[in-house]
Amino acid sequence: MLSRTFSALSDPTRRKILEYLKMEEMSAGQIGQKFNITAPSISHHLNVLKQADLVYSRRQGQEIIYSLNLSVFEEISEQVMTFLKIRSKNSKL
Amino acid sequence: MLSRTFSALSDPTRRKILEYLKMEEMSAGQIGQKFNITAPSISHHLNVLKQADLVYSRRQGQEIIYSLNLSVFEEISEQVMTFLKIRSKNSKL
DNA sequence: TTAATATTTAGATAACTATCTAAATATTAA
DNA sequence: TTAATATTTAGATAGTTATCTAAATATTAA
Repeated sequence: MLSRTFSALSDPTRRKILEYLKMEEMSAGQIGQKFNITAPSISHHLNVLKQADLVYSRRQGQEIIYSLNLSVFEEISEQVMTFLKIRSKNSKL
Repeated sequence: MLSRTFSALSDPTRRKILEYLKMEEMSAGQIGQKFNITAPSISHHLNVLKQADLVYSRRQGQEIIYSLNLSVFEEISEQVMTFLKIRSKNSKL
């Protein structure tokens, strides 16, 4: 499960998409305009983020709106942070 | 830079190695004994972790001892956590 | 110096992935 | 119902990666 999360986060395009979605939800097309890659490639990245439970999508007319899957995003963040925590005397984490 | 970190963390074998190294430093051979894969494969994973600055290595006689690169590990953890933080009214992060 | 031990490097292979173009699907507008 | 718009799916390709076996390197012991 963490593998899928880290794997999804390992691509810079996907991290940028998440940064945009942190600010506001956007349609696939709007997201695509921010990048220099084709619509199918964006679609692929959005799918990876969805499989990783990081984003949520809904159809709104012709568009498909993507948004951060807030609850799961937080839950996953917790897991990641827990993993990264070091249980040592010297650590500040 | 974050790409390299997330990429390194996306493999379960590497995450397990890090969990072991959180407890105590270990030689490549000792680490290898914990897994069912060949020494060269372990060596490969250790190299990926090194490239990502997550671990440190030193030779001690015939062995090469691996340990968490604590300072960089913490620094990188901070970056990851910062990335994962959501700046929203609803968020607890 | 030769043999044994520990680890890495080289080279091969199979699986995965980011990207593309072309085609398919879904919705809205004419 | 036909055309236009938005997005995804299919299929291809090039690059990356996790794994293996075999060979090379480094250190210690005999």
